[in-house]
Amino acid sequence: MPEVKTLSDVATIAQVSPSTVSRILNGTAVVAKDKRERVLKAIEQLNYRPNVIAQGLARGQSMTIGVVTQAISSPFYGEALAGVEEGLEGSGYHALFASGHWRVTEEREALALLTSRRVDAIILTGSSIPDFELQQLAKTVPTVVVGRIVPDLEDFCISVDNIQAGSIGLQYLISLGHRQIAYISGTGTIQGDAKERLEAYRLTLQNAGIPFDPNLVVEGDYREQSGLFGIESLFARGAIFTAVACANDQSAYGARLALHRRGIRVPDDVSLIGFDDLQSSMYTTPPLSTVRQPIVEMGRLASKLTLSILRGTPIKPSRIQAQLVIRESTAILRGARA
Amino acid sequence: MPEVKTLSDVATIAQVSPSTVSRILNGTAVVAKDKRERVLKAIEQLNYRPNVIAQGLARGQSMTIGVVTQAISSPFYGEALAGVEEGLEGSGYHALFASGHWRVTEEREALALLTSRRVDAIILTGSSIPDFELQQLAKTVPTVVVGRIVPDLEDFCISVDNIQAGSIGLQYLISLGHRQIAYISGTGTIQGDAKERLEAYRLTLQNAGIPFDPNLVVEGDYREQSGLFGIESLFARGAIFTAVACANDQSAYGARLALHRRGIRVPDDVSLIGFDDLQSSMYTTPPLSTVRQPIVEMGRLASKLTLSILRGTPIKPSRIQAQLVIRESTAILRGARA
DNA sequence: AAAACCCTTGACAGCGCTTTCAAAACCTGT
DNA sequence: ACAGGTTTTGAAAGCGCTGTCAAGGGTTTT
Repeated sequence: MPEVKTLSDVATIAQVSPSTVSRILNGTAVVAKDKRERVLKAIEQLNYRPNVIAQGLARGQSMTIGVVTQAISSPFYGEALAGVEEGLEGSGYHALFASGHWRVTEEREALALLTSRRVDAIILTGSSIPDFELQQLAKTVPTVVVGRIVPDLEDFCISVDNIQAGSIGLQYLISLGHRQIAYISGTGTIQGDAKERLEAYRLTLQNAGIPFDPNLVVEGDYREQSGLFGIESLFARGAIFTAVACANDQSAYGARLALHRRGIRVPDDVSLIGFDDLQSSMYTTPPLSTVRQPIVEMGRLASKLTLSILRGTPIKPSRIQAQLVIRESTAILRGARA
Repeated sequence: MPEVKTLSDVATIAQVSPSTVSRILNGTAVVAKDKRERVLKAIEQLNYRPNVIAQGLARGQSMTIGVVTQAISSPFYGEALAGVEEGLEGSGYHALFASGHWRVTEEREALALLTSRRVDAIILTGSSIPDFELQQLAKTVPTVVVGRIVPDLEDFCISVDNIQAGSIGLQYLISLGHRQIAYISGTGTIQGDAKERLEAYRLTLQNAGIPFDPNLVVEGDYREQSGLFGIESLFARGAIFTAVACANDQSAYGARLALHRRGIRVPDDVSLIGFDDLQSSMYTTPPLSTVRQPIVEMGRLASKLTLSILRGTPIKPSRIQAQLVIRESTAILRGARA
């Protein structure tokens, strides 16, 4: 393995002091033309690249942003991370990812990892760490949280209004004539977005004068399988519905399969609506109607916010707007069915 | 923002020298019990965590593995990365991701970024950088390549045999009685896996005594949309087929939708087979038959290989086996159709 | 009780870079 | 040609940690 070159190697070859090389590298000061050229040549010749680690130590900043995610293979988080990455582009900062896998302890470990690497800021996505800890964290390092509103940290949170967003889909279903609408929720219906979206379901029904029937809601965990099981258990308990709303697209995929298995046509027999609008939702059969959350943009925005904080001129994040995306999994109520 | 504590803060409080603290942290030497306790207490009290960056500088290793991927939001790469992450778990090493977006120049930049951060090793997934450059790279830093075999670097490559794997799916289709089998390829049919899989298609047909019909193959780019367009252009050119094989699952999703749009039933009218076995392929309607590439495991294996190289005792990677996964998108040929 | 060891501990240099400070070099103008 | 001012440059300290080296203390041995 060829040796890695250092700044002083360059200095030696170019016959200048290390300081001068550093100045040229960073444009920190004007340097005589001849030396500048000698240095540039030496850099070229040695194929020298500054050691970012060492720079970090010297400057007291690592030029890296820690990003805690839940699972990088999940389509949802994948899109968010892609957005984050995009937003960081060209800034000199880079993202270091750490996954929490929906477990608070793992998430804490992820945080520990990131702080021990002295990241300059932290972006959390899908975090389930208690508000209090996040507030503490924010006192130590600039923190931005995506997909959740943390009290006292509102200006550093990027999220849709789950209540409002959640009701969009329901309202649409109702406007199509549906009255018996099942709901497959997300995990942890005690707090967080799963709870809020469930709340939205309840509220919207109520506003439309439709009585809330607990028999029509089943708890899922945001994954395909839980959508499938959800439909199964709905049938097992003899529920009757003409439409089903899911807490996210992935569980809608599962639900769609369960329906298919039973020979129930979507949308002819039952309408199906998701939440998120994953990239792949455009290509399911039928393409999924859903409530769009601009995930990639939210990630990008998180980066921009973070950078602006680092720069000392924090922008104020505007509340994200969710949007109804009508595709082919929803239809006007045709007539009652079991 | 509260100050971040350093090792010498701990030393001061515990009334020992910094060296001693370091020794305790790393278990480098035996330390008297009383001092050890004082130090541990001080660490606790200050909530001190060693600065991994500084450790890296001092030790000459960064404890990070650079991973170049193409797009972190792609389900395929997402799974691979999750595998890599998993394989690194508990090793003290962490992954730093950089995306190439299928563009060689961007990939080079990603590599530059990783080397300037002095990663201890590099794992490349879906790389399209020329063999030669990779061979050079490998001389500078331990390198592992996933999904491709680089000459002279065979022991550091993790990949399925695309020819063999590709033919598995075709053979199955043929065994079901299909003779008119369309193929939607991947990008870059000149070199790499797309070429090999196409080759597999050709070869398998030939071995079965079925003449190769160029009219039945269309070039895609591994994405959903290209699967959809693929089917469209097949019809546009009046191709007649009873089955379609795709270069990967994602394009199969698109193909499936195109078929659906035309009212063609899968698998009743046309059989469809993918390649990869993405997590979501189990939940499409109908669940997709495909050739399974154990993506997550390949990522994990890449990590293990890398760690073993770093440890100085490289394991020899065994060739990965692909496997036919029969689900519900394929069926026995029912009778000819257009 | 002195010699010979062994173990624990602290001082210090160094990892590759930045940044301050002061000396050196170069310009002016007179 | 020289004082005064302005730039350019190098020396040196320091970022937070590791690891070598030798000093200091304690034991054991004779």
